[in-house]
Amino acid sequence: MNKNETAAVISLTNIKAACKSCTLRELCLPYGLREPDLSAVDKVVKRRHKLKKGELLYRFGDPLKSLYAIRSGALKTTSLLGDGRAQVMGFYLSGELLGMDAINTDHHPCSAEALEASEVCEISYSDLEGLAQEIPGLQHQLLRIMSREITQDEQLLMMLGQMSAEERLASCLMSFSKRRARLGLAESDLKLSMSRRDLGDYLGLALETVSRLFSRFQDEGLISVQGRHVRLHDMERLRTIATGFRDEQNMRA
Amino acid sequence: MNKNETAAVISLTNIKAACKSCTLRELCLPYGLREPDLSAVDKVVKRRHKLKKGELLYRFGDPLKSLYAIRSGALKTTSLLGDGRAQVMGFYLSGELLGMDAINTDHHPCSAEALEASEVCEISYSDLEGLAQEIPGLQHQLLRIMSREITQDEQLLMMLGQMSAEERLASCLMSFSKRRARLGLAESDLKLSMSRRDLGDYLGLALETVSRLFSRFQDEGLISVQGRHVRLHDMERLRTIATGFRDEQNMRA
DNA sequence: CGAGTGATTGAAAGAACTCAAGACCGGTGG
DNA sequence: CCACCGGTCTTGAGTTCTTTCAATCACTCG
Repeated sequence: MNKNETAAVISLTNIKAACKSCTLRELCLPYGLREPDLSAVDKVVKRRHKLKKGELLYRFGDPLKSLYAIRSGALKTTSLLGDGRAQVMGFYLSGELLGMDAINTDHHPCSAEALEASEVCEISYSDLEGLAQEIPGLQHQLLRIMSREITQDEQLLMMLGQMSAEERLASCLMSFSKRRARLGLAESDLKLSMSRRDLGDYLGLALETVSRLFSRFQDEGLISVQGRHVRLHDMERLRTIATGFRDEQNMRA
Repeated sequence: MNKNETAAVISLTNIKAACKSCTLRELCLPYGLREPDLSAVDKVVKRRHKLKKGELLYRFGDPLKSLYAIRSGALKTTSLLGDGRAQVMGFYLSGELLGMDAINTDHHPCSAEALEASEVCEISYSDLEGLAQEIPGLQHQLLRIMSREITQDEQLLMMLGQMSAEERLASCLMSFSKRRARLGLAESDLKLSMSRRDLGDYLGLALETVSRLFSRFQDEGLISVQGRHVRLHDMERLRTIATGFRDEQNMRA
């Protein structure tokens, strides 16, 4: 084991995160920032946390202390109904920011759980707000990221409110594909980190329905499925389904 | 007609809005601000617009120029699917802020339409961002309002993803009730400004289902309905339904 | 190798939708 | 002032999509 590898091992436990040297920088909060602002942002990033699969980053009702940027892995945020029904509010991948829904009330309205071994950067919210006050580019990016969160929720609203089960899954797959492309990964080759139940709780469907849809899509040659590994074969047709063209004729508008 | 009334008539057409003298100030963007910040906010508020029922404030794809604060009336924001299916993303009432979902891409992902004669204050977004840079209290409030938008979307997600039609309508009624209370109005006496179709497009239900539910709730003594005028008789039971207790036993969690 | 979790598949049930017919309501014009 | 009109709302009947319940299969990990 050489010196670098040793350093890497140590870094995983508790090192101060450094946006400066982070490959996800341009996808994340410091997007567009240059020195010395970059170093300033580094100062409000407390440290990295490693999460095991199934571990909670925060839970419903916790006071807001920090936002979290995902360095690697994947998380879901979930909210519960009185009798235990769960809605997955979102899946979060590398370069994405988590916890903004807590700013309003200073308490997290969701729980956040790691879907696989993950690493997150903890960003003190009060420090961040202070720094955004001084760095226009940071304020701008924070507002944009929050706005993106809103539009993502709105896309999910469209799925849950108007789309058939088939359309929901197609949309979901296309969304995962796009986000992988954003990270520079193969867009037609998905390794899902969530269970069928999670997917169902996200799409507002029973897990059995999700499973059946995977099978149906496979039978129709749209995708191939091996457990959580999904290959997209016909992105064009998936996109058409996801866009919600039920028939070409009889449009309402 | 005395001098004041004349002034009032003129003011309705095009007067510069004035947060200072607005009764909704504490529910709106300038919440918590004092002079001289209040006057500074007034400067980025361009002017008031009057909207007739059915008029569009902006439409899908329009470039983001301004956010809008509602002074009176009510609006809905809607997004369309390929074949014309519509999802109502939100209903907006007095004191609420509209258009934040456009910040991410600089284009509105929804259309906004007045449900009744309404008045809105136009707030130049670039000016607002600049001012938020200088006034910490304003930045804070803007972030809080955007976070509130996220949590509201998340509540709707829970409704659309997990709740039965009955639970959705109960939630919706309770939400309207709370927002009326926030404005200091009678919380058990709703005058809906949207059609059954709008409500259905919001709740992800057919308009006939919404209508049937109103009837059923009325039969059960929960509410009384006369067209768009709804009286809530049993808020306690409505709240229970809205919280999602299907049965008291067999909880999943 | 058995236990346990997660995924698939089938059959039956149910919630909400679609289609369709009328009722209601407010506005307009004779 | 009343009849008529268009839009909105209500109600019914039958259908469809998704769920629920249940059984089986696959995989992983002590």
